[in-house]
Amino acid sequence: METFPDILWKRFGNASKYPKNSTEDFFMRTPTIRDVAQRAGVGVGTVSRVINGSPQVADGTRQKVLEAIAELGFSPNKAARQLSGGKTSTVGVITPFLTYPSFVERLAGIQDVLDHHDYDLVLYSIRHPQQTQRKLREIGAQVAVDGLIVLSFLLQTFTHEELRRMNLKLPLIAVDHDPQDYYPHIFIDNVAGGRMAAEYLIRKGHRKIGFVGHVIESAFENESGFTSSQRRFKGMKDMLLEAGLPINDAWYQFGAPNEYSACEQALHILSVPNRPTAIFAAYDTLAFGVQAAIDKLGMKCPDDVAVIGFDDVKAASYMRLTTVNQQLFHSGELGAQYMLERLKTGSFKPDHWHVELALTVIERATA
Amino acid sequence: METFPDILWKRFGNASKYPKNSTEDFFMRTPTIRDVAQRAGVGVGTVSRVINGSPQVADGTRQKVLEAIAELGFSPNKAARQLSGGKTSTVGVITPFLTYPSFVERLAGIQDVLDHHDYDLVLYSIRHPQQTQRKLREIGAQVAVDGLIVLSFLLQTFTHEELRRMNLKLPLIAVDHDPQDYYPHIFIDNVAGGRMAAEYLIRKGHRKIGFVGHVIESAFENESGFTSSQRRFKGMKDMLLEAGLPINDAWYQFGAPNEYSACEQALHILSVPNRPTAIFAAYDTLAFGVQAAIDKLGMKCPDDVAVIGFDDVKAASYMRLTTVNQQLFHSGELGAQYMLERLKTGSFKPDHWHVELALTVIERATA
DNA sequence: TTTGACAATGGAAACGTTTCCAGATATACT
DNA sequence: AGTATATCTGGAAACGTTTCCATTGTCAAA
Repeated sequence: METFPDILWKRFGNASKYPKNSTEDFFMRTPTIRDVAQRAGVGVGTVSRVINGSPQVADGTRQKVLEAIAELGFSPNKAARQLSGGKTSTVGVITPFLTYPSFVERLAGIQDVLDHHDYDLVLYSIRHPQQTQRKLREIGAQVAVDGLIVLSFLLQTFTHEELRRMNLKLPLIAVDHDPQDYYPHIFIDNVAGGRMAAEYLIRKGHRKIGFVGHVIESAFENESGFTSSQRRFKGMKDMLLEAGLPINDAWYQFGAPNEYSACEQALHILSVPNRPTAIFAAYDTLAFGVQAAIDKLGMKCPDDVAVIGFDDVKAASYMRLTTVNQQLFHSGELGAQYMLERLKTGSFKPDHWHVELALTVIERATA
Repeated sequence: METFPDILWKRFGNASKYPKNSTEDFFMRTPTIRDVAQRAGVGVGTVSRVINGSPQVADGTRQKVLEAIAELGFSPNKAARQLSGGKTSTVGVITPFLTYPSFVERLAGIQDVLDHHDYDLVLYSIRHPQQTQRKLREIGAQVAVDGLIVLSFLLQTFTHEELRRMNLKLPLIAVDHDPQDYYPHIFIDNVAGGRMAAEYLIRKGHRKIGFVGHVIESAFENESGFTSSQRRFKGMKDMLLEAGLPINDAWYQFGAPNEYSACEQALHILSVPNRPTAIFAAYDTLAFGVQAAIDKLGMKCPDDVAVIGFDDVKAASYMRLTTVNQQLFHSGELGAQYMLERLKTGSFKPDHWHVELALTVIERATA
């Protein structure tokens, strides 16, 4: 009971270490650059040059080689390529082990760009912050990727000095990362985003504004820098103070980053005697929970209580949620794009060192 | 303006092709197995044996080697390992380019298992079905992965014969795949799942049951085998017929696989004079859209119209959605687990050839 | 003491590329 | 014709492992 590929693998896979003699192997081996060279009647160097698009090849020769490649169905072996030339055509993405929709959308953006440039994507995940250093060291030492995109978490513990000690020879770019000078990064101004959300609600006539956010409890989340909820909260409060609007701690609740918890929190907020007329949720996912709470209390969303989210994940548009767009997919695209450019040119463009993405309030049905 | 790693990379990275002479390089190179051997005063073969856990090493020697490895911070080069031994410690996952939550949960399961076994995960995505063959061939030829997990789509076009022609030497396992005899696969009985959902609603006293599903429009979706929505619909209809309940085509709507579209469809269904009292949504995401529609019409979810979904994605529990659980995360875990076992033992266990996962109705607040 | 068996070890060859250098060929200029 | 220059090409060496074979050392049995 074996797959067909299995049988082939067991019988011929990784063999061919000995049968060097017979020119025409009865069993088809995976063709190598040598086979191509022989077939085209040229040297291996020439084939390599053709593969890599070197201009130093006569047109006629190139033709012959390309034909031989096509006939044999040759595709260069990645490992050999990497071992010899130091290039893997692979980019790593390292993330906390989370499945937030926002993470997925960013990843999709990265994948999309890499795919168009024939780069592969290796996904690393970090479960515990202590793993981070070891993992980075491993990745660096194995030379399995050409570059690394750090997605949605903060390398707080990795200072300049520590990386120097690690001797990590790997270009790094961070997507969704607080501004720091150690690596290029793509980021948003969460405080400003909080202000924008609050400002929008104020402009809509709201004077009592609540907040549902993410409480930072575990050491991991803390060290990983999941501070966006806090920043957004700060931005909102700043705005409220400036506008001279009331601050009431009973209107602000923090909990786990999921809809269910957000629903509970919203229920609390909406049960106080002097309840707010609008709620700002730190993430869209939390906003969905808030909507559920409003529903549960028999209230109407835009009229009794307005809701604004943050992120603009795909589901937000389906749910007609008013929210702050932060260009999730695009952030991934940019990260990948800059990384590829870095790999091609040898250095990051100064402009790509510190890239802030614009935020936009998207007005839909909930506020 | 360069990252610190950048500078190192440019100056020393991939160099060391020449400085063979001086025993003590001033600039630290990435240590190789030879460095370890020298430091431990043994041969390279011995170091290799230690790394790979061969019993053919004296304890004392092993100690020395391990120490040298630790001191130098040595980590074996993946490319070299692969080129020589044919093993990559990497498993590929190939999927249609989609970001459905169900896909992500399966992927998370895979990632989780691989991570625990020090395997890397390479993510391939297919945008057009025509790519599939080329992509598979590439993956096979590059020998960049030890095995391939085909996730959430059907290799309909790849018959036994075609794969034989491709000479694909790669163990394959499919997760969320219709039963076929060509590869091992993990699957669910979608028809039975549809029956279960319908049966549940009937048991709850419903006699008029609607359906919101996914219309198969594009060639890609068609060829990729996105037939689960149809199967679930068939199961439901079978059950209704058996129970002698009414069939009314106005109650069944099909559209794009997102909340928004599902909302529209549900609005249609609930606007007919003789509307159903319960709706079965082919996916949880669609169920969320149905709930939105109910809300919009000023109806109450469990009382006026009941809703049952399918998949039991994470969000379903937050949303208190009654649904059919299909063990998404677990399906990924199993796929990865079986693949690793295959890689270790050389063949898939007969029991793992054809694995059906149980379905369970999860009763929550919406039906 | 000799022999045989076996465990432990060192090191060469092989994996399939890229890159560099030297050589060959063609072209242009004296 | 002879020389210089530019273009093209072949092939060896190198990348860092694993694996196999040969060699050494050890111990038990004769």
